Amino acid sequence: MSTSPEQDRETHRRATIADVARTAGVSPSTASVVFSGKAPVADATRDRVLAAAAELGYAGPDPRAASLRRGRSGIVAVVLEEHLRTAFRDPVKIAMMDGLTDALAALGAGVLLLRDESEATDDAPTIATAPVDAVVLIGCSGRMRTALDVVRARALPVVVIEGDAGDDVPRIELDNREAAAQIARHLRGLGHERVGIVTLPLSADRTRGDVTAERLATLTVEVTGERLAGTREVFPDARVVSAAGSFIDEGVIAGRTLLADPATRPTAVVAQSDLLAAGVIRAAEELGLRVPEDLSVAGFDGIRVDGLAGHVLTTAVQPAEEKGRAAGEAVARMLTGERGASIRFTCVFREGTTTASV
Amino acid sequence: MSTSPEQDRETHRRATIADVARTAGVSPSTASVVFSGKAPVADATRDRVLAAAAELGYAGPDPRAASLRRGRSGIVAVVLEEHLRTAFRDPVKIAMMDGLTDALAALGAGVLLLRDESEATDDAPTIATAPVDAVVLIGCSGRMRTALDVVRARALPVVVIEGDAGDDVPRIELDNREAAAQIARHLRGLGHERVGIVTLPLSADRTRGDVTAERLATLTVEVTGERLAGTREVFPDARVVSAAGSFIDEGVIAGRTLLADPATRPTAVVAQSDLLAAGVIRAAEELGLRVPEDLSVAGFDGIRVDGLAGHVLTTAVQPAEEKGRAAGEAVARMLTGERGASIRFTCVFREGTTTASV
DNA sequence: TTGTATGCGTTATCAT
DNA sequence: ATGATAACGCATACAA
Repeated sequence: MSTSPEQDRETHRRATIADVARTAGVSPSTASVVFSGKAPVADATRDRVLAAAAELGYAGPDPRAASLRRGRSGIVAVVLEEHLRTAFRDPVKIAMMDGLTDALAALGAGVLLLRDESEATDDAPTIATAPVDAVVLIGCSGRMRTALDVVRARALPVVVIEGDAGDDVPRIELDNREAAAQIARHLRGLGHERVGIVTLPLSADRTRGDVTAERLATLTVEVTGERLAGTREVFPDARVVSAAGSFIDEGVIAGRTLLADPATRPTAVVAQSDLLAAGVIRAAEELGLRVPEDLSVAGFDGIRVDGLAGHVLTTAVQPAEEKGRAAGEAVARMLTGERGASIRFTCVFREGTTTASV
Repeated sequence: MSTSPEQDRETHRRATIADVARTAGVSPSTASVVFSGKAPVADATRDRVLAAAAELGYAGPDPRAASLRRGRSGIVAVVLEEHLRTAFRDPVKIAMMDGLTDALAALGAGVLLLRDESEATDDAPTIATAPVDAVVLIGCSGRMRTALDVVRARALPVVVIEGDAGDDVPRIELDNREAAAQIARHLRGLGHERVGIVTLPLSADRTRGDVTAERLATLTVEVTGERLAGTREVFPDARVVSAAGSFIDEGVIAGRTLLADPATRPTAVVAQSDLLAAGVIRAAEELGLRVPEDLSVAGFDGIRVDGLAGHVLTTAVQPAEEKGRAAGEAVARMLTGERGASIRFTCVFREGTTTASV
């Protein structure tokens, strides 16, 4: 064992905690404890160990080895069903991610971003090959079979936000239908009768335009369906136009469609997201309509829309960050062995300046 | 035998590849190869192994153990210096992340999202404790000392995007100064002489408002400084106002400041980001100014601004996604032992409809 | 408070 | 094409 410091520095083999312990003249377990802090260590001993570590250029325990030993990697996978650029253009998702990362950070875990791969590349990282302790599925619209299968097979704790993965998977839910109905009732209370609806995508294909009965049959996105059902409780015959995503520009397109014909023009538009609502407002302004005098517009989400200064959107404020946080906490609980439970959040109606009586 | 809760729940410990091998009547190495595909295996043998795996509910090699053995976790850390909600409201960063995740996916690696923690919590996941193979620092403005120190100590490959981490760290750069100067020359070519500048934050404190000489001395964000220098090559005496971030609403605020006084009102405003430019346009419209007839506005980035329909921003289009991709590829190279090299990208000037002659 | 001994579950040799 | 063996680097139960 004549490994001089010189050799250690020259050879490419990195120092291990055993080397440090040897150099410090203590046992490996003592050295381990110095770094993990999981047991008291005499100051003098600690100093010797730390000095040895510094001397050897030892930067602390190898996380890979520690993971194996502990059976935990400290990493939670977040599976998105979309491309990043799509997912992260949605302020609601970002807020959720924020809450989630916060909650997980408190837990000592990091977030591994994953996409529900289409098996295209064999070498892409998947839940199957990633050292994760748990999985959070976001916007899981039934298409995430691969992800779910793997998760099941590996018996990983899993939580679903904004989606349905079967009854045995705990989910973070929202009272989408009730909140949508509340908005609709607000509008009816203001005297509106001819109302237009702008929906989020109905299904993965994200078709734009009028929603016929046939198209409605293809609806697979639960959020869209629930919010639509809520609005229709009040306005069953409203004209429905779907957007290709939750973006202002999509709202503009849908808004133009709804507002094009002055004869059939609605007096109020309910959009399924604030961004869509912002777009509808812009479309209205393009046409010279004033909001809310000529057209009432309501959204959904309660996010701060960058660039909508001047208006306060009437909307259902959802606790997006809380949802993420709840997911993180659910994961934390499951990690300690408890059973995961679904949680249902409630939106808060906010009357803004974009709706008024007819 | 004491009946601990854990034993009660776990009837059997999870099957390992050794169990599978035994059940299948092959050696562990053969079983391993069946799953890794790293060597030819007779069909019959493979089938036996797979059958055994299915029988035992074995879902494939434990990634933690595989990481240790291979010395690779397949995870690359991306360190942001901001809160997610802040970082991901910037379309440029999202595009970068997209390119990065793409490049890393091709490499078989996933992205672990990390924030440059303020050491607040001891159990927060840091680069020090996360099993990562490499690190990408985004928007590293000198504040990331902790991250860098750890990275150095652990000898992890590292790349910096939009920031400076010292000469020994490869970086992905942009010709910010030249591109800004080009925009400025474009405006001067159009006859503009009184020009206003809206900058990104000067430093971490994100103060808004007029930039005095003193405040300029506090500038630490390199991107801001470079772009400002470029503009000032052409308009050394321009009034400069800083924004608190790259958001439309911030642009509105800065725009109001610059445009408030009709007597000193500039004929053109150069914003250091497209979002800021969009805000300036909105501020101008608020004041009844037409763009570009009454005011020319130029941005920077070349992103698609959601909600700016109708205008095409004059801007410097930067290859954001390419930057991310390049970072991913640089990491890939370093992972194979090559030395990382800095890469400099070039912006492309785009003349839009928001600038016109005086 | 410190040391001893064991395995966590794999996979890379190398031999057969 | 398959098998035996030896690490990979660490953290813990338990003993001292």
